[in-house]
Amino acid sequence: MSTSSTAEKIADAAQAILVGEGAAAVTMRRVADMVGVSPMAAYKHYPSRQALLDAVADRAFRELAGGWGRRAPDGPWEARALGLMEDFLDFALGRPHLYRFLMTDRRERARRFPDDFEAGGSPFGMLVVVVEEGMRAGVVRQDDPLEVSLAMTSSVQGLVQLYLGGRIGLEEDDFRRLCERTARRVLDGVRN
Amino acid sequence: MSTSSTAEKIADAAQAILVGEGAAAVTMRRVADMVGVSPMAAYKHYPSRQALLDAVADRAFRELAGGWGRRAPDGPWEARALGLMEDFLDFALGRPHLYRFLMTDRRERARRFPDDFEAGGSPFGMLVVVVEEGMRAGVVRQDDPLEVSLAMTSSVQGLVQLYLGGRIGLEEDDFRRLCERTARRVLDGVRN
DNA sequence: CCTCCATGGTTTACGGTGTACACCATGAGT
DNA sequence: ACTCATGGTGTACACCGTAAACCATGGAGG
Repeated sequence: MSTSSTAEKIADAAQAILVGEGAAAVTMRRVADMVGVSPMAAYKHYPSRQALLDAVADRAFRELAGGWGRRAPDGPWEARALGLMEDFLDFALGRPHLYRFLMTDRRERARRFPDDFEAGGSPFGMLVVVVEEGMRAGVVRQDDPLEVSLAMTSSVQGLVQLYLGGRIGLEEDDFRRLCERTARRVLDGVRN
Repeated sequence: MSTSSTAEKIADAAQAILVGEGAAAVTMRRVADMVGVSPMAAYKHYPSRQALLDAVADRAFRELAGGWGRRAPDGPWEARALGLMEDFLDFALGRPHLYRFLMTDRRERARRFPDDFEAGGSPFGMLVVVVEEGMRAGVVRQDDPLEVSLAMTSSVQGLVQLYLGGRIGLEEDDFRRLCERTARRVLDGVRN
């Protein structure tokens, strides 16, 4: 079974620390200790700490890619959109350190909005598909599907940022309900 | 003029580094150098680096407090709300390092959503007032003013998070317009 | 079979970081 | 005059990323 290379073990260890305590806690010495190897050994596989963290980010993104959309693979438009939001919240609230690392740390070579965001694999890409279907079905106003999806996701991302930053004094369940209410307001608008 | 205490000079230096290069670049030795004092001198005024950063955060929040709402102090409801958004974007895009430090880093003793957010001084508090007026005037649907304001601000915060994370490939002007379009979608809803 | 050398490990060392600790100058209060 | 809080100093330690030099080993080429 465990025919994993040292490089993989190092990435595993780094990811474990990252998930548990955040990127700042990932030190080369500590990772090496966990693998049972000297600190410099990691540099035979990754040229720098940053490169190791980048590799962990790539891996984590790939691992995540398959998990979106489980909750509501089909059904009415709104349920699917809200299901994607729930999936997103599962990730953000279940692995907050990983979420911050992947989503809020500045990262070169990240996917950029107008061009790289149509592809699947991300909850955003799946939401775009749902929104386009909603437009075809006449449930959603005719508009730019990418920007409409962005309006829906960015508000949840903003809420998550506030929540993880300790600025929303709610239990997780209450926070999830706040997210749903907010998503519905975005759907229905605020104006009279 | 410069009858400022050493403690203030230290906070000034720390804030200058932070605004220019981000919190990670704020080292005690560098701050001390800028003030012309030995590294350990700072510890006579702040028990730790973190305490110094906290003091800088407090100061920066206070300095910011007076600046909101200049752009559109009165006028129609929508113009005032969008003016507050522009003020917010001026800050976020003009001082990105400070913005990240103040808004996205986890900070104990930060203001929390349901209770501490009604007070003025923050753009959020001012938006709540505008929203309440809009409700009284019948322009905004009757709803929880705090949560409505949150729906409007969180989407912009999410967009800023994406933009500062390098995930939106737009020039600043185009990004500002995207924020305005998104804000209008939140106002008007997305559903048909 | 002997040689060579890439692969992946080691130890040591350097410069940078936060900060604990012991020390000291100075000025105000008794 | 004595005391002592205040705010400064230099030294030292533990930890960090990583450069550099060295070394075991196993497979390829002669």
